[in-house]
Amino acid sequence: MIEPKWQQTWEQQQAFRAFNPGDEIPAHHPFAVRHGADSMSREKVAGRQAPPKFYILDMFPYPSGAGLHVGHPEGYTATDILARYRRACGFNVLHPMGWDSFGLPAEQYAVKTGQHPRVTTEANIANFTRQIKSLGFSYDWSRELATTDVEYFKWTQWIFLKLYNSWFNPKTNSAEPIETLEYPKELQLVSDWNQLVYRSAPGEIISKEQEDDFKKEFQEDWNRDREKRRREYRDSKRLAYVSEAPVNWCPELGTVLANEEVIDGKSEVGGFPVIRKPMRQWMLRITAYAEKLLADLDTIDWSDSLKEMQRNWIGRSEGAVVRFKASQNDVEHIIPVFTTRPDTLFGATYLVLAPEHSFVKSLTTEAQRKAVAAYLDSIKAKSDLERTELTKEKTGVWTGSVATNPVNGQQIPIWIADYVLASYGMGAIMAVPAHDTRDFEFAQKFNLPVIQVVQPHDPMKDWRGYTDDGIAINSTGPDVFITGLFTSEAKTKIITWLETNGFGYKTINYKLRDWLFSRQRYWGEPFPIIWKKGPSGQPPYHEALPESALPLLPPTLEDYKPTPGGEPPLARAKDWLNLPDGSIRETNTMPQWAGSCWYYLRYTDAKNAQAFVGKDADSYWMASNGKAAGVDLYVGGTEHAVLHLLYARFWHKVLFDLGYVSTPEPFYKLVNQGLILGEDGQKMSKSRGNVVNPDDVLVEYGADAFRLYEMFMGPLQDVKPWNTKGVEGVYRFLGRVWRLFVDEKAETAFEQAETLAAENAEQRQELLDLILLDGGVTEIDATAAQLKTLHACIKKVTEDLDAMRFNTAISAMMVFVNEAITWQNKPLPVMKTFLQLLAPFAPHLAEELWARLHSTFGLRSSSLPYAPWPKFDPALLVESEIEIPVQVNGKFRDVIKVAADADNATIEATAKAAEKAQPFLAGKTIKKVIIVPKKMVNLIVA
RNA sequence: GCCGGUGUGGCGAAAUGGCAGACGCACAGGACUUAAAAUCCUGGGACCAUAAAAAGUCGUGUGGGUUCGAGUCCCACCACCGGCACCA
Repeated sequence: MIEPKWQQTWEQQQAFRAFNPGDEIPAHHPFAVRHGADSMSREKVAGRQAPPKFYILDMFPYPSGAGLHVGHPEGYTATDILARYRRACGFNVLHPMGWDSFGLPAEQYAVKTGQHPRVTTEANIANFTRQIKSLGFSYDWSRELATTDVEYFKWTQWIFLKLYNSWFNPKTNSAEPIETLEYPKELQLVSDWNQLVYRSAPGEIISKEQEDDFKKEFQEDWNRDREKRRREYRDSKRLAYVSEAPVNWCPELGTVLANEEVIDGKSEVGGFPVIRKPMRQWMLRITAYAEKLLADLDTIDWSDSLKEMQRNWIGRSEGAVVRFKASQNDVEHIIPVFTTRPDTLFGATYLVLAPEHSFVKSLTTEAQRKAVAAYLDSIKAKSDLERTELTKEKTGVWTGSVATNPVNGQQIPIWIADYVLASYGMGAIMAVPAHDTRDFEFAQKFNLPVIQVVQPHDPMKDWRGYTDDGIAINSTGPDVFITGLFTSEAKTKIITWLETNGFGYKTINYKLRDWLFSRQRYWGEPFPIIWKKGPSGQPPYHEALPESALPLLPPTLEDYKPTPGGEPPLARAKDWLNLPDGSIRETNTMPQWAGSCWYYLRYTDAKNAQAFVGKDADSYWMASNGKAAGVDLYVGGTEHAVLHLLYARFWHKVLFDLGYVSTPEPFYKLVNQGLILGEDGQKMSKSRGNVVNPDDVLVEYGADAFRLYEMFMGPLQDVKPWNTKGVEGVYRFLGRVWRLFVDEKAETAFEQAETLAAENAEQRQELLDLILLDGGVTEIDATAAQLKTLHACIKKVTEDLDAMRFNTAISAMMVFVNEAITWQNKPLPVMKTFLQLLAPFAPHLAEELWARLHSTFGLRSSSLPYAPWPKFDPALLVESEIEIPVQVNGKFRDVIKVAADADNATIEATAKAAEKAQPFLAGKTIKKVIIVPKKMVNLIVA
């Protein structure tokens, strides 16, 4: 009953509204009372007298129809506790919430029922809002946003235009507007046509006008052709570009998926089969940022495992490209291969092309044509799942042709095998079976030669399949030799030789692929792109809409299915699709990740109609605060380790390069909360029937108990099972806190009265007045022991909050309560301070008791959320007499009591006299005494 | 296979290299009650011993090591969880 009351109070006061630089703060607002009504004036913010900011962010949820599950509030509770704690410490806290509301379920529901996804989405958001608000989180709801808001996705589209209109300049190592793109010489426009040399035929005399006409015509011709080639060149450099590559097509979902969304050949969502299919798609050039995304991981405070996941995903590997020559049908082919082990070049006994390699056809000899065709057919028949099957046998076929190994001129066969991936490196490899596991397996199966070129450091080790570093052997050719060199030296030497002789070069390769950014869906942001008809006989080309055309709204549809022709649903809206000038709109939409790539920026300036985020707001909230910049704390699940978190970093870096944001990284500190399992220790799922619904827990135990339990279960990052009995435990604790303050007899009277008047909420409210404070709570001075108990608790809670150890902070408060409940007299200041400690965890109960303390003692009411966080006084914690363990030969035997400032001699003497240690000292000589001041004594006897 | 993480009572867990198991759950015994719920008090790693205790021995996945002293540091191994996976 007290929970809705305080939730309403907070809402009416707008207690948790965060103020931006320059915002006018109402004088009565608790933030103004604490910091001054002009504390966020531009002058103070610029001069840094403003309260320091703290930006604490949750990963916003997808508002599903199923509602909140107990996993959501885990992270939300943690961030809320810290937000309240930081607020009490004097920070200007930004703690927002919103909705990642584009997404497939609403669309699938629309396909089935014809209900517009927006309707479903809004209903789900309303339900999520109700659930989240009932937990008493201190969000600034004035900044709430949804990715499906027109005013939001307008700016998502705007950012896409920025990506489209930018390129990555390798010279400056950053994104730049497309206008700065330098064209190759042959594509440069002729702007001053007087520079053109007009050559008249010998003896021909033409007028100045004629000459000008000729020049102009010539220039237009020149430029017309170039305009098209320049456009193609430009389009090939954009950060958002169109590609015709094979993609992951999921027939069941009717859309393509990013590599990241495909797991074991099945869709991440729903687990439907995915096939490879060439399609025209929008891509984002995230690979241009591979190096920065990798390097800047070192500047941010994320867990090692998470950083490692991103590093693995980016997959940087240093190596070399080696060019092999192969002649076939009098056509010279140069086959570049990528290798991380150029030092093993002498051991290359064959080459392998991926089945999709462009040379497959031209390098296949007549004699092998049938065998190769059969092999390619057999691969096509395989599903992606089978192709990635780990245990499967290596397969392949000889093309019939051979290549020349540049280091020794040896002729080595060229094979085709599907263990080589078309999409990595050069799509071809040099096989060194002696020192590569896969090549070794393949060579064994097809009886290809194996030549040792690396000697393991341990001579007993078998060199066959040895893939580690060693010493090069058998590596001497006519022009170059590396025999006897360590692997690292051998690499350097061979690369130098390759480079000077044009046989290759040093390079870096990444596993990271460009981001497939288009989806064949309805419920996503439409691309602000149109397709123009090319001049007759030429293909259409794309053009961006101007910023003034934003937001580009999706059309309303009757039917949300793809067209019968397999076009995305947007193609059904003919009058939306076709523009008057004959061009047509792009019918793909953006993936769900788009909206979540920048929402944390929008929160800082959610209502800005002029820009996606204002400069002041961005530089204030994302500022460094003396450490690396960005969101101060970001909490969410591990499932976004490589998707959302990599994409968002990428967008942020582009926006940074283009000068739209002030920091190179979006999230400074990131913490993953651990999964909550069902009571049976299994993952919660409907089919197991072990799902815990927060609403039920709330009805039974209330928000405070729910919050407290979620934090008390164990460390935030750990995976841990739910246990309803545990909720009862913290519920009992809250009951003890209540009884610490409240007179039990009055409470009993209240409960009886409440039962009678249960139906009438107003009467119940009045009945609350029957509850009286416990008579033991008085305005007397605290005893030293009481202060010690309190300050030990302040110390522990404060330190634990700083380190996000919520479980032990709660246990410290339990210790305090267990002690305090035995007190006859409960000094008011001690009790008030304890409520401040409790407030971030159980805000409703704390507010209620806080208010009662204030009214009972006639104190001026003050805002609990903005009451300054208590400081502990170390002096109060000092013990005059301490207990020290006594060990004999390292084994614990007894405890002695000595004065805290006792010198070593006293400690030694007392220890030697320790009663329980005597049996172990009798008849022995003490050889050595180790004393660690205030810690322990160890007596070493012979 | 590679990378990261975690192994402590019946359970969730706690312990700057210094008394292992704080705090909580479950359990057992007791108080209050006609009774129950709620609440309060007490107990509790294992073994050995005992009428009961004291004392003692062992104990933080396994085996070694460093140290006066190791749950904590080092080496090797095992198990579980998460990620990646024919990435040359």
